[in-house]
Amino acid sequence: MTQQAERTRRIPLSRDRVLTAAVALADEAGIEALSMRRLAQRLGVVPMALYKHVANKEELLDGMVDVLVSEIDPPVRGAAWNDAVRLRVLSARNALLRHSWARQVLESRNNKSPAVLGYMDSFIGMFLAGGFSIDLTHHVMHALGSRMWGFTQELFQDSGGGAAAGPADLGPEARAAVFREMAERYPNILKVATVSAHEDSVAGQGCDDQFEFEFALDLLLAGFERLHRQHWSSTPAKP
Amino acid sequence: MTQQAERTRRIPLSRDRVLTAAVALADEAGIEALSMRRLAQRLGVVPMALYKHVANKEELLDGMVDVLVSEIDPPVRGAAWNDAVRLRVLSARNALLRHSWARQVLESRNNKSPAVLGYMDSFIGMFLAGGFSIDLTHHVMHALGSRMWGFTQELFQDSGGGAAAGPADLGPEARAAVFREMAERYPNILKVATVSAHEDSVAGQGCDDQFEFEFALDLLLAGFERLHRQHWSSTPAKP
DNA sequence: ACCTGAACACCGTTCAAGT
DNA sequence: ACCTGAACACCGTTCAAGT
Repeated sequence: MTQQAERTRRIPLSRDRVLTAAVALADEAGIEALSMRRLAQRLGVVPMALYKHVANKEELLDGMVDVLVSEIDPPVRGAAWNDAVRLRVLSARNALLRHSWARQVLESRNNKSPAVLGYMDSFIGMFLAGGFSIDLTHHVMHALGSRMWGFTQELFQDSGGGAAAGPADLGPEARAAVFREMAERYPNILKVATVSAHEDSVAGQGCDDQFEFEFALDLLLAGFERLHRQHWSSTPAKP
Repeated sequence: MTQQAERTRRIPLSRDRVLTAAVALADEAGIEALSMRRLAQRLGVVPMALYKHVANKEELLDGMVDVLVSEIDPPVRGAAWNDAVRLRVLSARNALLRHSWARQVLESRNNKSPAVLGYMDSFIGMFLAGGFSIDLTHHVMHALGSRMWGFTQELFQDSGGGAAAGPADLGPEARAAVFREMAERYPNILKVATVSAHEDSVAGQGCDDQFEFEFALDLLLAGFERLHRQHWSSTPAKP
């Protein structure tokens, strides 16, 4: 027992061990619970010990993104560019869905680590291999934006806590009142919400995020293809 | 002097005054500098006084979003849906560009305030007024995602601090070394970066964010239009 | 040379004591 | 009834003192 505890403590801290523990902690307890102090405690070391392996918390978060990137499948070889891009994005999405903190952390990052640059580079490579001009590839990457990572800023997301849609723990008459209020103030939202929920309740099932994600992705991919076929260029043609 | 200071202190704190001050503080000092304590200090009150007008910091941030929404122009009347949507998004973008904290705060919000719901409702209304089916409108809103607010997660953004592109304060020989290193490790990124910078430097001008934003927006709008003309539906046709 | 306890300068928020 | 000082339970990070 004491021996085991000692052995655990013996394993020298490494950047890898720190990052893996940080990912695990964020996975389990949420990103808001990830603090240098808690992480140190989890690793059985004093907080300061972490600063041997990451310069500060920012670098810790960058490192967590690297872990994430390592979980994304490499591009499929020999596929058409559309398929290659599509599969890769969906693979990234899978990795992201495994880590609830990923979206928020990716959004907050500014500096790109080598791993992130590597991912972007190989991503760009898929378009170039498909015959896209560098110019079009450039704008196409911008258009994809964070969709490259497999997520979009979800508008209707009621993720997060449990008290999402508000009228969850209300009586039926109170719910009806909320419903009437909504119908009056936000008639358009209500139309959309009810048609997608197949129920006369605003707090209905919500949306199929995966469907929505692929809907927008495919819309963009179709647009890219069209521009590509037309030999679109951002600068006036000059042969 | 003392009289003036006293008068300033006399103005009773209100939710409006708190939110306006919070926006101003975040505008000037950055969102990371916005703390309840600093805000209180700026208003000449004790921190606790703020909690009379906002329940907690989350609600303060929600309120700041409301201020932002109030700065977005209402939809143009009598225009075609494409123009109406386009102008509205660009108006939102202008409001956003005036507040450097807006993107990050919007991204972090989960609960929708009445002001946000109102904006979404009127936004949805533009598509419905254009003859879009509720079904298509629903998915179209998802596809737009945060673009509704006038922003995208910028991939190549080197905004933020000053030490952006890395080799900014290096000598020319060191820069060349970084360049060769980049060329070897990230050949595709380099191609895109150099073609868009018109210079053999990775730390070149960067991208025209406004162009990129409109490029993707117009691509999506064109896709929406096509689906609309085809009477696209997410469920199998059943007349 | 390495490690770490204590300390610093902050947070958001609670709560009981003051007017 | 209102307001607020002090306190609580945290942060990330520094730094000098210990081994």
